[in-house]
Amino acid sequence: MGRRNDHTREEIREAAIQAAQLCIQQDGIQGINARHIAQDIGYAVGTLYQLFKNMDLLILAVNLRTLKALEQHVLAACNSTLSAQENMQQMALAYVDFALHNTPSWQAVFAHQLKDEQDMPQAYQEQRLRLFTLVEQQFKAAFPDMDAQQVSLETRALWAGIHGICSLTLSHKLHDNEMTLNDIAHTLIAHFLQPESNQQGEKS
Amino acid sequence: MGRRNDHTREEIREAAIQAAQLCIQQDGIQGINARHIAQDIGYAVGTLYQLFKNMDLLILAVNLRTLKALEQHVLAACNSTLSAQENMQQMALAYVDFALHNTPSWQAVFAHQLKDEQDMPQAYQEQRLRLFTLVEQQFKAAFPDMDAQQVSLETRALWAGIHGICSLTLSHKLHDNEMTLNDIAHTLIAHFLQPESNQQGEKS
DNA sequence: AATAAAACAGAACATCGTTCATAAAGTCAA
DNA sequence: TTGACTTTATGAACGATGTTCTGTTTTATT
Repeated sequence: MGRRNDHTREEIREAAIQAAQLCIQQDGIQGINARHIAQDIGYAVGTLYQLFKNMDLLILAVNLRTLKALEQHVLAACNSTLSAQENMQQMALAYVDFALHNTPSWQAVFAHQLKDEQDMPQAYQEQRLRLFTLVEQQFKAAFPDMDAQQVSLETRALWAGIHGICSLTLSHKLHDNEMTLNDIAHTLIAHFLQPESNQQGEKS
Repeated sequence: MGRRNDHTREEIREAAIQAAQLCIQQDGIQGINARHIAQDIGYAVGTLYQLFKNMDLLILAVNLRTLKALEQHVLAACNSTLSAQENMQQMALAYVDFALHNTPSWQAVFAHQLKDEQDMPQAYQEQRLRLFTLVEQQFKAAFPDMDAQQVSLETRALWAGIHGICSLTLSHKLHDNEMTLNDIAHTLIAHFLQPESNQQGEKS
């Protein structure tokens, strides 16, 4: 068959991304497969490769959406009536909540690694940075007296810490059932955010 | 060719594991490939499959060694002349050091996930538990007054946190160069181990 | 209508994990 | 030593996968 034109280029691309998204949600990142997705959207494999240079970039497109959804989820946890510290805590817990309720998609974001590091889309890098900056700014607001370098370190330690807890818990590597994910996260957060003693970090 | 018998079953198995280990160290977990390893050890592909049910189990054998090496590295950081808190800190830093200097092997341990979760070798589970228990006991020694449940939470939060910092930093997802991995880890540790104020964790 | 360009299909190729029938070499009793 | 049996090793072959490529059909252009 030749040219059909019953769908826009953009429509097919959209359908492919959604099909891939569904695959990941159901069977994880391993469930994605060019032929399967092509069949799902009613087009041939070759057509898929005119929309995405390779499967990695399709996965990346899905992951970009996951990152955006994650950002929305974290943003929604913020509330201007709360203190910066409380907001910070809510954001961290929102991250945990997202990972817990969108596990395969969330895992895909971090499990997937490109063969060629160079063709990582700009938009993807930016999206990750945007989410992180959001957190960093909230942290800065929570500790206005802390110098920038220290804020940078604290934010990374806390955020990566939360990430690690989700990562190990959800892949069953912390010798624990998933019920305690929240408890562990609370434990970590408590060390960083203490409403009373706003300890200023002195570098060693 | 038929039976050769110039190597023991165990010798070939050993050679395969070492070849796979080298592959991972050089090209990461994606570099492993049945034909390549078979050629490396001078045997055919079929022979490999008489020693390992599948490639996953070969990778697992390599990862088991990595876990053992990691345990040794963490153990070596302990020193009976130091306080439990100092030992705890040294162990965490040893983990970071190991991840930093054995990045591909370390990443392989956590990136790899079995298709069939059921055939995870007992020894592998036990090795992971052994390492974690080591940390937990040291933590308990550092905070003798803390109740068991709290120790459990604190240890998991700290250890998973350290893991997350390594994971994100080494996969370049923290918007930072690797130089600051240690600084970030120190920041996290400082929140858990404060020689002065041994804050007792009250559950909320 | 003729030509060019774009869209699409699906066969084809390379690479991978895995299986399998077969051959060679060893073992051991008669 | 011979012959039957077992063990070990092979590599061709199968199926699944990512990716490429050629050809065909449709649309756009002149």
